[in-house]
Amino acid sequence: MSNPSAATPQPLTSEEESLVRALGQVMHVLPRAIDADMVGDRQLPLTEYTALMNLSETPDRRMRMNELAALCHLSLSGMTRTIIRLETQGLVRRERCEEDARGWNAVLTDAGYARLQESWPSHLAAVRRRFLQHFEGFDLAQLARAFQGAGTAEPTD
Amino acid sequence: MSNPSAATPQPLTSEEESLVRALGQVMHVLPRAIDADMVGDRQLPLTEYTALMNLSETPDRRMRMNELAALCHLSLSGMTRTIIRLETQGLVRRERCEEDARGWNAVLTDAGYARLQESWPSHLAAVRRRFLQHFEGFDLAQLARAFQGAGTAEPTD
DNA sequence: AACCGCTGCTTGATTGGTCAAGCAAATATG
DNA sequence: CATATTTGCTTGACCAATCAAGCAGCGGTT
Repeated sequence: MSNPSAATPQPLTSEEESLVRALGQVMHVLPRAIDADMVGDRQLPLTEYTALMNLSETPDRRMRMNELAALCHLSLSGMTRTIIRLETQGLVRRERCEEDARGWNAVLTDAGYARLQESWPSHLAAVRRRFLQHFEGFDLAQLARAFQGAGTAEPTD
Repeated sequence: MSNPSAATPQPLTSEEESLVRALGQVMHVLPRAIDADMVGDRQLPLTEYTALMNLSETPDRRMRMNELAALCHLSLSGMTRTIIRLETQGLVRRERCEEDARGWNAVLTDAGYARLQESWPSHLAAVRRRFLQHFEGFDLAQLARAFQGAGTAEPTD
């Protein structure tokens, strides 16, 4: 990368090529498709769903903005805005953090929990149909590891 | 999906779960990472790169907006805006379509072609390092087919 | 105990995309 | 052949994300 003058690198094989193209397509299409399924079905966009989901998996249904943002793969400001949206719907409430007065906790309300319960069948179905279904013959654990690597890879040069 | 009252569907296995989580991460992280690599190196965001790429693969380096949008997985208006950006950089020119006076062709200029030549090593390296590298043991053709399915799946219910 | 830099979060400006409405050319219809 | 409908693309309004700047509270230094 830092040596773009390396004139003509080895091009992709045709298999690599079609994999890359297919991935490009999936990255564009899948989130919108799942989103559409969910919005159509239960009025909960994927980002908001993910936030609620992560909150619900915590013992006391609350989390610092920081941590939640990381789990949702969102910038901190993006998270702030998502939580505001959820707050105005009454699905989440914000409470100052006890041990650090700068911090906030996003807290899942009962309404939020109920909403999540309502939504997750939709989400589950969408994920299965749009994604998992297509990987039936595969070693899922191996696949998951590969994806994790791709997601976390740091520049190696 | 259309029966959300189907109370408690079968939850995901833990393998499915981690695959889905990993995918979520990849979908967020990968495009930005590749984009960052390219912008850092050669100032060409991924969307614009993809447009130039598709134009270059055409015999006379031109294409209707319609078709180009589909290949770039972009809405028609999104495509219009991308082409405008490229046009102001002189990398693409627009010409009225001969056989249909409503239509436009996006035409890759020589500058555009040169720019693409400059950029593709970056792009190639980014794709390899961020993605392909992590799927070394896999049957790439099979994987590509699965992804294509996921990208094109229509609601089945 | 007064300061200084760091941290946690929000806010403002910008970006890159979407959908819906608009316009002009093409095509189908009475 | 006049008019209605459809098509191809652009434009306007909007939206959700980003980054950069701001602000308040924390903690270490002296």
